[in-house]
Amino acid sequence: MLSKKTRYAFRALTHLAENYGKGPVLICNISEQKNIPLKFLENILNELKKADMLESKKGKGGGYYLKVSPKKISLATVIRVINGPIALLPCVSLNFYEKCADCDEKHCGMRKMMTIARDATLKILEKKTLQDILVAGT
Amino acid sequence: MLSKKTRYAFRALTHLAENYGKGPVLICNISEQKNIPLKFLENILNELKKADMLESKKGKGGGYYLKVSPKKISLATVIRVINGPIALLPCVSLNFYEKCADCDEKHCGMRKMMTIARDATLKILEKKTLQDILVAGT
DNA sequence: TTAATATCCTACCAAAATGGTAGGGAATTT
DNA sequence: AAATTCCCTACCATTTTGGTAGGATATTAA
Repeated sequence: MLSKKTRYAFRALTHLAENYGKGPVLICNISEQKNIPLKFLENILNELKKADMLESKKGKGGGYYLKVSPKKISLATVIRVINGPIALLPCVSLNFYEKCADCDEKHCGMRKMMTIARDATLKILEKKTLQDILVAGT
Repeated sequence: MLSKKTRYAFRALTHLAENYGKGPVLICNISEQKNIPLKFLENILNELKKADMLESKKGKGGGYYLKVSPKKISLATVIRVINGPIALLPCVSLNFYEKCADCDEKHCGMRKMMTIARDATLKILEKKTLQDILVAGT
């Protein structure tokens, strides 16, 4: 399950996607319109910025905006930044890999199944983008 | 990510799958051989029993055993019983559905994307079984 | 150069989930 | 009746989640 924080992130990002190319959007505007606690949103947006998805400007006329087109931000990327691994086991994760304590990876049936599941999930999450969320929501 | 508890459940179940048709297996045997804390395992197996996956026998010669063939227990079933929902959002879950607080489901782009992702994941997890774990592990 | 405007940073906090442990009760077999 | 084995309830420490508070820093405009 995605955390509430991740859902907030997606809501904020779709808002920014709607305003792509129209200049910075204030945190407090996103907070109000999307009903996300202001201070919590602050640090979500900051994390997304550090992950190179967003750009920000301080002072009057400032705010946040997408660094690249909504078409280029995949759901998988967002999930990884805010939620963490997509795979069901650490030993199957591409971005958050951790070795299993007590299984031989070459001969672990569980691992093989979870790899197949991961690939199926990723095929969708890597392909679908913020743009797809917008389009599907009309 | 699957919880540690869920991973324990799978380890225990594959052990029982290996012994399918050979009579009951003691909790403490599974605990030792698969390196799972005894008391914790007790309550995992009990939950699996309540979910109709296992059968148990008390007294000497007792223990736990699979109620049906390993071929008939899908990974999705196990995950749902011990780990919870497979979908990434409650509003997209087939078995743990909960309505979204503040989105119109008919026109929610996020929901549509997460439905597609869920279907892709489930296609694998519903099809693969304990038997597949055994076979893949050889 | 000062005031206003915004983001950024650090630290804290309560509630829930996770990963157990303890101890005895109930059923079954010998 | 004693041994064996699962079953049940209750507790507990640690980690994660979902925030809040308060001020520091950068930018702009007067």
